[in-house]
Amino acid sequence: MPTTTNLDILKRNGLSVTEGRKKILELFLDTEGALAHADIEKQTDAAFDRVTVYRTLQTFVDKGIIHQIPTTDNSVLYALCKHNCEAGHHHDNHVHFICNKCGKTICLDDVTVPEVKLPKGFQPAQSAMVVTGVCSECRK
Amino acid sequence: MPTTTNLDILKRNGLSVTEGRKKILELFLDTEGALAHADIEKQTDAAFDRVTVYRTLQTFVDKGIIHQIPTTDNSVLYALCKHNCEAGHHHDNHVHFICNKCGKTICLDDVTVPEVKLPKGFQPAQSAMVVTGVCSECRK
DNA sequence: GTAACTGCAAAATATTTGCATCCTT
DNA sequence: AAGGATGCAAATATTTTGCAGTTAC
Repeated sequence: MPTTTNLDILKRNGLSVTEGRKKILELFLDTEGALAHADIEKQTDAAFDRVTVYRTLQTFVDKGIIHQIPTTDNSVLYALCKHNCEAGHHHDNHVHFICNKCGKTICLDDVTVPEVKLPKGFQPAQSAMVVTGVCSECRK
Repeated sequence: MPTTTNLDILKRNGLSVTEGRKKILELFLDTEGALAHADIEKQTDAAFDRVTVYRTLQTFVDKGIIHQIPTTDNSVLYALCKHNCEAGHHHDNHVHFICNKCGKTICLDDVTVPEVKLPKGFQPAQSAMVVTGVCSECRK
């Protein structure tokens, strides 16, 4: 299948194509793991205003291009949505893995979050799962 | 079994018993759901310095008295560890539920996080799971 | 009495908002 | 040309650190 480019993604979502959006999206496409706001600033050499990065990330989340990954510290991690997510109705139902050694967060796209039986009365809408441990790279 | 009091918990963990620690721990014991730093400030009428609250929460986490709950926004939620957690070696392996209506985060202590099969090479240490939806109270 | 805890001040960080300008379509 | 995106300045909010005074044991 043809490779999806950052341009494709922007156009498909009806977003104007700008330098910042292209670069940031490219970063996500080139990164296996997840990215934090700070990572993006660093890896783009602060070529874009801090505020622009915030707004770009928010736009991408709204459009369902990227999703936020739950963390226990007060950070926000973002990763590409690989499986046809739509704006509003989001399916990031894969497991996230955070490596204690290299610190990377990896989307395990092929591992789906299992269903759990909830107590009476609870109606689930979405599930997220984060596993910490040692990733395959760091175990070598 | 006898009720565990905030005093018991503090003593058992070798912490000095102070007003702040007693009050904050009491809050957790009285709350079904999870609490954020801001909640604690509000519900104690800012009787304690903001900094003290930060430090108290950190201490409790270090001792394994409370645990942090993963969230996708940049907030940190804390909840009591009900099942004998120990400092360092932590078991908060139950599912957390965040209600979209009332906003409460509830620890489903009886729902354990299921095991998942990870790709080759990944070694898990700990898992967390968060389910969003509508809680039993709000559905009534 | 001593070690530990707290409050205050201040620094460091992170996030949001308004507005004028520039770029994409 | 028009609407949207960006950068800058500044307002807010959040978290951390140092230190002196106070409290628990």
